[in-house]
Amino acid sequence: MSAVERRAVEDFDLRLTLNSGQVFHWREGEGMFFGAIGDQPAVVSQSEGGLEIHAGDPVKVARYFALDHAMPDIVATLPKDEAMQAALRLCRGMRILRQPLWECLATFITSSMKQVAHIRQMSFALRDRFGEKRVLGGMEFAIYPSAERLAQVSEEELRACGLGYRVRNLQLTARKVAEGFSLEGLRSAPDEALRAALCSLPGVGAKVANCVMLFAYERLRAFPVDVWIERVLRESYLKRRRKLTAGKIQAFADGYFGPYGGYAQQYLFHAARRRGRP
DNA sequence: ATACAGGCTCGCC
DNA sequence: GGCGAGCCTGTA
Repeated sequence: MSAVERRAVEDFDLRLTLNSGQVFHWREGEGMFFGAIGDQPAVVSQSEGGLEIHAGDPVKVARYFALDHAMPDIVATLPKDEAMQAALRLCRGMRILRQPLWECLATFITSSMKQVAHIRQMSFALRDRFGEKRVLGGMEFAIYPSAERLAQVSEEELRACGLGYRVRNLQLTARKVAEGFSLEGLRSAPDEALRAALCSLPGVGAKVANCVMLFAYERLRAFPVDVWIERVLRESYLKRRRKLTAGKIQAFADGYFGPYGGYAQQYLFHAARRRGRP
């Protein structure tokens, strides 16, 4: 591998970021993280004052890890309530990534009703069996298979990756994307139009759409409501309210947490997971 | 063992 | 337009 590139960054925690449930294919070993950003292998590590890039295009790596996010400004916009502040203390340095569109979408389609360990397993299975391979420094890196590739894979082969009922959704969405549904073309769409377009894809509902908006489309306001977050909101914010439908919970979150609601969501989510199931 | 996972969709009311 | 059930499969 070539010379190490260093990037000085405040408020950056690599491990926390990669283990926060945004992304599912990085492996840790000997103090480094091995993965891929789109179709390029990347090897990175934490340093005292920032990020060390051992392999990969530094510009793309910096973009992926959102080193440009102005964390003090973002944090300043978050609500000052107790639950939020407690979560903040646990999450200093966690960033919202900028992931490639297709792999983020596909991965979250497979994530429904699954724990992180199994989402990882499915992600690796798909990469290993159907993804292109890159060799770097004697190591092989598996790229997430393209929509075009997955559109051609048989149902049986996908089922063998442990996807269960998600096979149909992944396959149908891969076909739509392969046949011209343009994920890139949606980059400039307003939030509501983007959300509606994503939700038109099989296996994509409000939660998955919001994850893709947040983790890939840079929509930092997007607030995915899953079972963990719903629990947090009910217990810490909506205690006395009755008849809370999904729509009302979402509306509260969208209004209350502001322009960086996605950061609020990730922090509350991580704090809740660390506490464990009630 | 057996309940339950960072949901989506459909059918019912 | 809200509610509940079923969906595959690995883990705890």
